[in-house]
Amino acid sequence: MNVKKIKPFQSRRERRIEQRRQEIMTAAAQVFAEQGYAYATTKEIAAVADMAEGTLYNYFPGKRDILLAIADEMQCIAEQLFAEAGSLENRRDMVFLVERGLEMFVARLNFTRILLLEALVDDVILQEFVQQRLNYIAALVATFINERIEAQVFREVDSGMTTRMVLGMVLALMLPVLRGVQAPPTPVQCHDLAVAVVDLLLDGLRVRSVVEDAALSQGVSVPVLC
Amino acid sequence: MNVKKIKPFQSRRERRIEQRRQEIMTAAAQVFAEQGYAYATTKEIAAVADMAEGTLYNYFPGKRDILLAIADEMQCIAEQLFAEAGSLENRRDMVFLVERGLEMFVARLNFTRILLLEALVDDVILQEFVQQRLNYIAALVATFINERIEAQVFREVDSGMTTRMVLGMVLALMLPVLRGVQAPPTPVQCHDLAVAVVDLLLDGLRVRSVVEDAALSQGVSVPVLC
Amino acid sequence: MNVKKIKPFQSRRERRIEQRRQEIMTAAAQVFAEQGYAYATTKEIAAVADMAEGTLYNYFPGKRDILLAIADEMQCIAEQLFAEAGSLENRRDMVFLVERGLEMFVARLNFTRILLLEALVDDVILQEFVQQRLNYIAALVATFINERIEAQVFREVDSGMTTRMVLGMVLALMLPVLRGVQAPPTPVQCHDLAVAVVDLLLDGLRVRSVVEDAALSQGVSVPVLC
Amino acid sequence: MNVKKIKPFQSRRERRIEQRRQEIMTAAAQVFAEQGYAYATTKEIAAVADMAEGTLYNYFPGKRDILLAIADEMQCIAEQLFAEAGSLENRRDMVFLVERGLEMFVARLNFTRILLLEALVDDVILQEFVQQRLNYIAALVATFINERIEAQVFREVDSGMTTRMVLGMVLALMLPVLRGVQAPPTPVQCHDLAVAVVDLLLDGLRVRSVVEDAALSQGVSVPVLC
DNA sequence: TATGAATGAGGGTTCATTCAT
DNA sequence: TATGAATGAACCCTCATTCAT
Repeated sequence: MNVKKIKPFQSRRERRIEQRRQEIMTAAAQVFAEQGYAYATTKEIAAVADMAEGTLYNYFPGKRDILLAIADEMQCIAEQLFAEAGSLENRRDMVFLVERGLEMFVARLNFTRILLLEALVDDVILQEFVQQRLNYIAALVATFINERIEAQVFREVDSGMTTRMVLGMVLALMLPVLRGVQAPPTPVQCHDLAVAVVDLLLDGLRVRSVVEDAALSQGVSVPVLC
Repeated sequence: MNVKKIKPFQSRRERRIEQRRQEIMTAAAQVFAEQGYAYATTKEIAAVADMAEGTLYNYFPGKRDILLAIADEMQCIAEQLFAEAGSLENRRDMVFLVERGLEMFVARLNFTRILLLEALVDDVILQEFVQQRLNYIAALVATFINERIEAQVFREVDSGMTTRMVLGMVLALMLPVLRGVQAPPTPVQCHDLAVAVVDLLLDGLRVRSVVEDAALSQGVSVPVLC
Repeated sequence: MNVKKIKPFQSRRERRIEQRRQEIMTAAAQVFAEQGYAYATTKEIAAVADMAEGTLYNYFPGKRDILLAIADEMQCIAEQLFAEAGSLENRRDMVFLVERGLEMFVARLNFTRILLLEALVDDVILQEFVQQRLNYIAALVATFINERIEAQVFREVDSGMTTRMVLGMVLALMLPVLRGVQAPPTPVQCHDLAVAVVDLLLDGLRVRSVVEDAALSQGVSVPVLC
Repeated sequence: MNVKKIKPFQSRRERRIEQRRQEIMTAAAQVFAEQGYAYATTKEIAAVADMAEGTLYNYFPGKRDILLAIADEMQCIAEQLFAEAGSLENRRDMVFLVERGLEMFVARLNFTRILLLEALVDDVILQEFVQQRLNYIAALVATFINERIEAQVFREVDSGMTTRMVLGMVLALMLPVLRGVQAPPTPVQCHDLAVAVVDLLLDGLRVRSVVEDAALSQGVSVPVLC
């Protein structure tokens, strides 16, 4: 009984604190995304969050911890994505995973941007947050590819390298958005992008023709083409 | 006559100056690459260049200008690459372009790294240097793709988007190297990577089979697969 | 009548307030003693006093005023000491005064420590509190010495300087305790210390001649002396 | 030859650096002594040293290191004192040691003050600098006392406690000077103070019996004694 | 031209104090 | 009255840039 009365009270306070932390993280994400972590000042973060500089330190031990909190937050979101993504059984799964990934990008544009940006400079961010998640996706994709290679549905390619290239395709599509020189894609565009990625991945650019194909499957290089 | 005597003298002096600038740029590139431009200090650049801090300012107006000079330098190198690359007529041209691109990456790892890193944060770097060059390559690739689409050798894809994905593939392959968590590829590896990229791009992952291919060329989706 | 009813009410309230002030002062004394006034934070004082930071300010105008209140408190205690000490008529009085002084030190270790510490830095503390009391003791001791010099019981010494040396002896004995590197003396040890001080003061280190010594060793007070 | 030319050059530079460090230490000592280490600001130290705030950091890693450097400096000076002091064989040695100690106090008033002040709050200062030196002096004095107790020249006192009281006497004499409420003693006064301390220590306050006194008053050293 | 000490604006952070609840 | 989040001045320190030598 007592507990019940106290709990909502604590919970309200905790909710207030969590909300404030979110405000700060959002403001910080904006500033970090605009100027990069190194050049972002706590003064400006506070200004964007519409609070005094000192207030930041009631919620985070320091500037760096705001960055890490943002990374942590993304962690959770990414995990949800994977949970939904399932086991990548077929083309539709692939499209779905890519589509959701893109949507996540878009939904948390600033957060994603910071993470990628800082991962390029900051070892902790790279290893503890970005690498971890990329490895997860990479494993997912690699398994998918390897299974199909064994089933002779896919050509014999280096699955690790290919995986990286797939991720690179997606990244490349989002780079201008991340960089702020292109508007984020609408959900419909996300779907189209996902389809384009998966199709390119599966079939390449070339038109399939009977002759070539027969030749290819025998491992013979076709002189006509390129 | 007079001119001839003076010119080599001036020229020697100018060569000395140019050499000094190169020393500084190399040292700066190393420090920038290791720590990121923002965290790099002029003190450390000077130390790596084995000169006094003040001397830097005899050759560059400021820290930022060293970065811009590095970007400029890359500009020239990239232009040489394109000049060699020719007009992307066939598969071999594509492999060659990618291969030379990778080699360039490797040869000037620090320079490339800084450029990409800072382009993500610095608008001038992005627009004046990186964007420019990427646009050039993109145009090259897009033309190549469009020509083949018209010739019905390639499927009808969005050439702009595809171009970006191609560049993303290459970038993804080099990211771990750029980030310093993977050794740079040897020339042989560069070639293999280039082949892998081009093949994936042209043919995708799927094994070609007579039936599918026939179906595909008719734009019919094959139910069996995926 | 009205007054009588109101007074105890007010008095109870005032007692509550006084009690709260004491709690705060005790907590503050502990924190001040551990870290020094300058390094002590109101946050920690509040934590030790088991109340919110803001509550402190309902009882004291500011951090510094807590320090001054502590000093004031010591004032009162010291006055009690002097009242009991009487007029320093003989050796026993001296021992008694020193002993009680030591006991006071020990009883209010934190308070004493803070006062001495801050008196070394803070002019107000020095002049308004510490100096005042030291002057009082000094006067007491000096009078005692001067009387005996006139009676030719003591050698002709500079009574001011000697007084200071006496106080220094006591201080030196307590410094390690104040500094927290030695356990505070038990009451018995306080007595022994007091005896040691007084004896050294009266007789110095050198062995006395037979006659005097005989008298002293029998515990007989030499009537002429003291 | 080369070395010879270089050495004076290095030496000049090093001398310049050392001089600058001394300037900073002197300025810092003044500010520390006036306000206490905790309240002293680097801004004010720089102002007193008549240089920019940043310049301090060309010579010391941080504020605290200036304090430690001051402590180190005193270490050296103290060692010289002990070297001169010899082995404390007799009364004259004692007077000499005390006198030189007082002179050292006076010569480096600010330095001494800071050391004592901070030793009361700062564990490193206490243990690494002050304690060390006090232990040395204490050992010297204790040995002196113990030897004489064995020779039955001194009464049987607790040598440790007595030592501390002796040091306390000296400290007490200097406290007002340290605190800045009394002018530092002249060399002559230093001598007189030293004599007073030693005499009080040896003979206490009480008038001696005729025999001893006769000897003493003639300035004849009683051979057995000291 | 090369040097490196000097500079000082601006950074992240702390903490005594205020004030709405 | 009790609370503790909000405040912002002031702290220590960094570092790109300047300038006397």
